[in-house]
Amino acid sequence: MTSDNDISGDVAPPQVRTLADIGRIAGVSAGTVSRALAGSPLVKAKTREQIQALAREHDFRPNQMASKLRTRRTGVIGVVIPLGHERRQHISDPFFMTLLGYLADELTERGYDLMLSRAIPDDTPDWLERITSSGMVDGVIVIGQSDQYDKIERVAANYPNLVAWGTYRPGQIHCVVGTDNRAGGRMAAERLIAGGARKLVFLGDTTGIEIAERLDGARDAIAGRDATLVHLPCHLSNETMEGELREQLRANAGSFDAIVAASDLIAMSAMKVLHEQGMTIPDDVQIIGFDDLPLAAQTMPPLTTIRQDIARGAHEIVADLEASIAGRSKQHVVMEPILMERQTTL
Amino acid sequence: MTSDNDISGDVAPPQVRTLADIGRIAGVSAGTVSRALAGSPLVKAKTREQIQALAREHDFRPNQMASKLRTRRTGVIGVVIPLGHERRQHISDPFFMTLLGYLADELTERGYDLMLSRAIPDDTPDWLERITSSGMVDGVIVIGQSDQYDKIERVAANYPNLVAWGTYRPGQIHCVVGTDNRAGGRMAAERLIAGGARKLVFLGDTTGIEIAERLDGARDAIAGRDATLVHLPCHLSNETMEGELREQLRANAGSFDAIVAASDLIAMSAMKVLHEQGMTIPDDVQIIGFDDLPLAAQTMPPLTTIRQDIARGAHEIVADLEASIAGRSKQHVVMEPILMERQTTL
DNA sequence: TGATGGCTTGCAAACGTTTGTTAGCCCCGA
DNA sequence: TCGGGGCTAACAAACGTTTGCAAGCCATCA
Repeated sequence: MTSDNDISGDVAPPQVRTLADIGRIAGVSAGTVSRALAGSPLVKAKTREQIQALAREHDFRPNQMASKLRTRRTGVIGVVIPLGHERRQHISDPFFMTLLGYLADELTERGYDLMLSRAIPDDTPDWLERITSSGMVDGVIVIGQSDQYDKIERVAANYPNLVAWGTYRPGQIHCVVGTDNRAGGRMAAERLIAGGARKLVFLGDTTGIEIAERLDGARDAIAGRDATLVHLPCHLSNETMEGELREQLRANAGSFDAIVAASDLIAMSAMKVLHEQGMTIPDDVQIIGFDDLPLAAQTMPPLTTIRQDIARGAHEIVADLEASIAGRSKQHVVMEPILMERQTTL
Repeated sequence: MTSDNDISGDVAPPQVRTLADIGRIAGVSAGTVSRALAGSPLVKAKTREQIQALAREHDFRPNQMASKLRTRRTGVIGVVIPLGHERRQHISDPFFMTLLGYLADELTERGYDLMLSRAIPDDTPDWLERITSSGMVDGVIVIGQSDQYDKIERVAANYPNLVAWGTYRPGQIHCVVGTDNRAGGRMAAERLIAGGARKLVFLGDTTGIEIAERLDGARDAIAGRDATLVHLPCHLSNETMEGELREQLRANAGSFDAIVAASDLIAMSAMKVLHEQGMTIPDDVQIIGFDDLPLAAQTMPPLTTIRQDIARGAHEIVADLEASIAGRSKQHVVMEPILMERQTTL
């Protein structure tokens, strides 16, 4: 299973490692080399080109650490995913990954590097400060507030270059980009009721405030209508979710005719479990997801869901962050959720 | 849609920013503070604790840039995804993202930070050197060789701390961890033939060598048997894939009874398209995917696929890299693919 | 009493850039 | 002939740590 090709690691490193080395060869000072490589007009065009050619020839690139230290600008944005509740929630959660992908695109396009951290707040209370005040990043993006809302607030009070993905609460300090989760939850429940459902179930763990607001929204929709809503907690991590769901749905079989899922992933698992239990979707049970991940369109039947515009979210986050770094003001962005009608509703 | 809460960015930064600042308060030198915070036994226990308390109180953390420059160790691993062929392939490709997630877990557990880059080799020929010789990372992980095999070989010749995910070719220089793609392709085709299929189709673009080897494997399986294999190219990116597939499969309708898909994602799209076109899976057409992404088990019917052990792959990659950084020898890892029997085969 | 040695701590030299200031040089005009 | 100004390039001071070396202090021992 494992090849036995050992690979030796002995290679002579090239001799020219610093600006001074190049300078020595070219017969100029390190400072001049620095300017030449930066394309400064202060150095004569001819020597500039000579130096650049020399650097290319020796495959030389200035040490970024030294450069960053000197300029006090790193060109790096920290992206951190706090796994507050849901210790088991893997960083490879599809929603995070999708957002991360878009962020990577946005950031690289603007010349930033992206430093990814996974934080377990319960183990390391200073998970956020560790990133903001390490001198390693120009700004920080927090993906998901989880149960760390207060922590983020506190840090943001002293550290301006921070933008979070999540839910907006009036008066909050930290800049946030996200969807109106409450409106999304309401929209989902209303759609199910419009489809004839009366006994709704909400599937999801509400420790993270985003999810809690979706549940609140669903409750808003129920209020004053001839319908009921039961909340069945269920973890978000892939491994444990399906078993839990099977349990929950079996125990409550027959007592519900529609599901509001806190995420597309939960919706997909629920669909699978219901199918196993012999239910038809949407005839026996209607279901609506949340997120509109690319794979929501691929399920059978295709999943009706509440769409978050992740691509735009990533764009707004980076735009806000860049503004903040440049010293300009930034603003919260609360996006309206959109109902994607597919075939799991009547 | 957008709230108008402008957020001002004016905050007085704390006054204590350097070791020397702390030292001034504590009445010791910067050097001592450095040792104290590092927990060095060289400084008296009492002063050490005083200094640590002081640092905590002022919320001070040593500047990482300076530290890294001085120690010549960054604690950062670069992870780069070359999008060589497939310009349109988004970094949010589920396979990359899944591997990336596991890598993030492995790396953070071992105390490394992860710097993510997306590279478009066609635009920036020095995409890899830019990372290896920037002084910013202790090592580099390349996710997928794409069509950049030679480039990686060349760089690896001078830069030992590099590990790639991909295919192993006898005699290659750069350390690689991956699945035996050819065996996987063969396995898939053999399984389909065993299920009664005779007219196979391979779906996928073979510019990346990993995919090319899967196709070779499938051809191996055909050879000498009463079966045929047609290769239908199809891009890997989500947006364009489905349309292409619809086209391809319609044009060839009836002329095949089984599909070897180059990835689970392609398999899922194919299933959807076939369903639209009124085919039943697996009765009319059998299909086997590749990767065994978490969502392969969620399709309807659940997808038979060739499993790559991504979690183990991430583990091996990081282990190899760590060995290399420590100056120890590393070795290629070629994992055997595993056939995951589900319900898209007979 | 003086030397020895173990603890602590300070000193100062790196790490490799960037960049403000200074200095040489040459050409031009008065 | 001389002064001034425009180009170039060198000098040197940061950026904030880490760490080898030296030095001070105190106690112990001969």
